[in-house]
Amino acid sequence: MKIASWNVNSLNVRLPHLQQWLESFAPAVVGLQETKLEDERFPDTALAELGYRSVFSGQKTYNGVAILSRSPATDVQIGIPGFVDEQQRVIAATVDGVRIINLYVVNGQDVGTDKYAYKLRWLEAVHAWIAAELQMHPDLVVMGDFNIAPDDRDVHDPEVWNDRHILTSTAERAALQRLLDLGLHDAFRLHHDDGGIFSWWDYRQAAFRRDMGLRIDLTLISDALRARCVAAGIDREPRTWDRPSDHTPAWVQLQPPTAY
DNA sequence: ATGGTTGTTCAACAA
Repeated sequence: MKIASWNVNSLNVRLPHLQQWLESFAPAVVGLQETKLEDERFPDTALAELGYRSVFSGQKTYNGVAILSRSPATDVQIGIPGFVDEQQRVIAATVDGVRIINLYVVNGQDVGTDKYAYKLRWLEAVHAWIAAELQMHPDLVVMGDFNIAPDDRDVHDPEVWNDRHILTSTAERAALQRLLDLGLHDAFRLHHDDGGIFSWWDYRQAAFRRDMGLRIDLTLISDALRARCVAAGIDREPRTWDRPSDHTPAWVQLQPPTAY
């Protein structure tokens, strides 16, 4: 089964791209971020016509997350338990026995701002929650727009994207490392050692044409899923389409569980 | 980057 994450930057605008991509890529599960849609406007009927069920948590203008799946999604959790937050950035569900956590991590604007402090607080809350989720669900995938590039291989220019810059700062990378230390693995890095493979390119300065990108869309898998993970990658193609999202899908492929 | 582009909403914010 292929499991993917895609920040669509407005599902209203990107629905045709999503439909085309679901038909060609055929993931079993996809987590969406930045749907920017109130729940009443979520296009669940159009997606059902392609064979996908939807669970979602959205709001007007900003944020918004969803999980689409071919099999039913159960035990749906919206938001981080015990963390009061009006921003709709988190949805989790169990699909085909795999616990799926879909995150739209806070961007943080700039190091030292209030939004940066919120990002770090939010990541602390996510850390505590995921620690508990791992106890209950050994087969765990944490996917999403992390708004953190793990290391220098994941940025086009490490001089610009340095330890004092948003998305690459020391505290952000330390927060990501603390998540990994719970027993999670950056699935992409289990299958690729090379740098220069990105998932996001700024709309400005013709960044995509010049391949000035970052890899900030990640899929973390638990220790227990590691043996089942046979491939991982980033599908650049939707970024080449007309009027694209600034992000492109990141994915992993899991083998079925071994039967005894 | 006092920059540049896109989305939501319609002037300003977020990314």
